[in-house]
Amino acid sequence: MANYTFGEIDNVKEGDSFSDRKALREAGIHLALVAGIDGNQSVGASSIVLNGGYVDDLDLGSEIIYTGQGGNDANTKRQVADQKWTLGNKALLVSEMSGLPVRLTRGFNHKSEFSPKSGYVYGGLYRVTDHFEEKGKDGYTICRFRLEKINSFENSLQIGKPAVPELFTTSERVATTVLRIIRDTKLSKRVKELYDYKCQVCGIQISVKGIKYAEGAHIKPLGNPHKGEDKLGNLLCLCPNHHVMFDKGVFTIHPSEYSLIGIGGELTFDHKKHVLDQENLKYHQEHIFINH
DNA sequence: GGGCCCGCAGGG
DNA sequence: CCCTGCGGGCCC
Repeated sequence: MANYTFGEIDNVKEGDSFSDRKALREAGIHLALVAGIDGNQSVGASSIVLNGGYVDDLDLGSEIIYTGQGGNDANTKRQVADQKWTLGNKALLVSEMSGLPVRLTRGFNHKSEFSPKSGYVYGGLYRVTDHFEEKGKDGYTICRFRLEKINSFENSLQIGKPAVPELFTTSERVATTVLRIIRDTKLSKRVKELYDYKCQVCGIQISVKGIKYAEGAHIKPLGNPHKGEDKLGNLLCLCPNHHVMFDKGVFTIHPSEYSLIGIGGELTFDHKKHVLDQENLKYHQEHIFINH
């Protein structure tokens, strides 16, 4: 059993170059010589390599949409089969749940403005913030992960410093076991008031001295690559637990019958004032709901 | 530059 | 023990 180290490695800093995978291994950054995901299903993933092995990869610098492993033809680098939520993909899921950082190394084979021309460059620490399923460019199901760079702001949250006030105007960063972004727009306030801050799944209302708390949950997620809209038909009023369960794909909502799939109970909602977008529900069922 | 195959390390 | 994986070198 290999001993995986999480976080920064002594004597290696962001931007350091390595000639090949063997050098990366010797530095202690990434142990596997071929596989792009280091780690296992019990401790999670400690490191990944982004090197053009999968055509659907997207590198935006501080945000990466990474393709999981499997179903890939070693010679053509194209998908020839569906991927599954096993092996390294499961390790990345474990990392998403634990919130432990994942080292990122970029290789010369991936073409982006952040990739090196030759060899491998250590790119710092990232957190797995999201996972979903997609049909890749080659027509097969791929497991995908959103990784977000851990910056000084997020590190400051880790040691309990208060968040920067101006960020509260559009979004509120909340440190939980897994870092999430809870947007508190006028719309999400509206959906909460519509249900009097009661969770549409379990009915619980969180209230302290009459001050109520609930979360506005987007059905089709905002941000890349989903690009869901911030509109009432794309929002639910949920308690924190059911918000996490919904976002992580534990349950979904039937696009036309509005029944709950994956957990018991039924969704309460105001058919007149709150028209749920069926396309977005379909999107959630196909891409986010993986508990099948 | 593309195809091919040998490789190792580690997980299951 | 077998299998797989975002290498890599060598051939053409």
